[in-house]
Amino acid sequence: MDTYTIGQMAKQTGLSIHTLRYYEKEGILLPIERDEHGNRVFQEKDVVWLEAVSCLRSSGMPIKDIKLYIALHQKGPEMILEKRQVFVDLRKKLVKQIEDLQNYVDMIDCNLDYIDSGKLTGL
Amino acid sequence: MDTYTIGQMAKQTGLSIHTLRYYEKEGILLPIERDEHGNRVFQEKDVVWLEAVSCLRSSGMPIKDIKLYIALHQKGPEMILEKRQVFVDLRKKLVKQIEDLQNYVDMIDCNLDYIDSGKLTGL
DNA sequence: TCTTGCCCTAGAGTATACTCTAGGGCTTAT
DNA sequence: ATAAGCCCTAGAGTATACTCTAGGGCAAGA
Repeated sequence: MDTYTIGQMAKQTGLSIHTLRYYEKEGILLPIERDEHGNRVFQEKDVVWLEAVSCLRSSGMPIKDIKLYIALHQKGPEMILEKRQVFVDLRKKLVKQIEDLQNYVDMIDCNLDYIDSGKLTGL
Repeated sequence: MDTYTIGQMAKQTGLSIHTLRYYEKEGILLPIERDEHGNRVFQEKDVVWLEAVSCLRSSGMPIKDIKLYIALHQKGPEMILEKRQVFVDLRKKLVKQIEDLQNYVDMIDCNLDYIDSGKLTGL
């Protein structure tokens, strides 16, 4: 059973050691075991979890919301429907975000066309 | 020639009066005229500009970067190529963001499939 | 005239998410 | 035994982007 120190985790996930400790303090990690010196001992499941959290963060999900999700998770498998709902909600948000971004891309393309046709755009 | 007060602009754009003043202070608006009492007088071009700024902000572009762009804009039409480059760079960033978000959506779909097939996902 | 409803500036306060510092402890190589 | 290289906590500091407050001005209606 592979375990990781916080430094190894930081390298694995691209997050800083500080950030990992911060995430633990904020309660968006699974409970992390400690060794006899109080050092954090991360496991494979923590890697998976952290990668997911990392995804959620980069997609703009606030830490507060991630906390809600992990709270459901901790309550056990009977929360599976609630968890499903969290995913469904997140999905909706992400799709909306993608649409918005696509609109901006279109706006930019429109502007680039203007520029390339020698017109001034006002922007 | 239509003009708008700051309050009307706020309504038009969905940004708060505070935010509009903040944006002016940060230099990401075109220079805004004032009437004889020192009140801001917004014009049609300001609406267009603000809508664009609003887009850039919601797409995650930091104010600092928007400032760079307006600096180019102020230098006049000879900066058109630099401005084009800003758009090209922004476009690249947005497309990357869209790809990332799409990946998260896929991840979620994968998780939803797991859940719906009665398996536990660990997430 | 006085209240209501706009507007103004300067600057303080808030939320979020880190990021870093101080002070200190094991363990391993020199 | 001491320096290097990990780890720890608690708490301060930073960056970004607002958001609000205090204190005040002008104009129009009751």
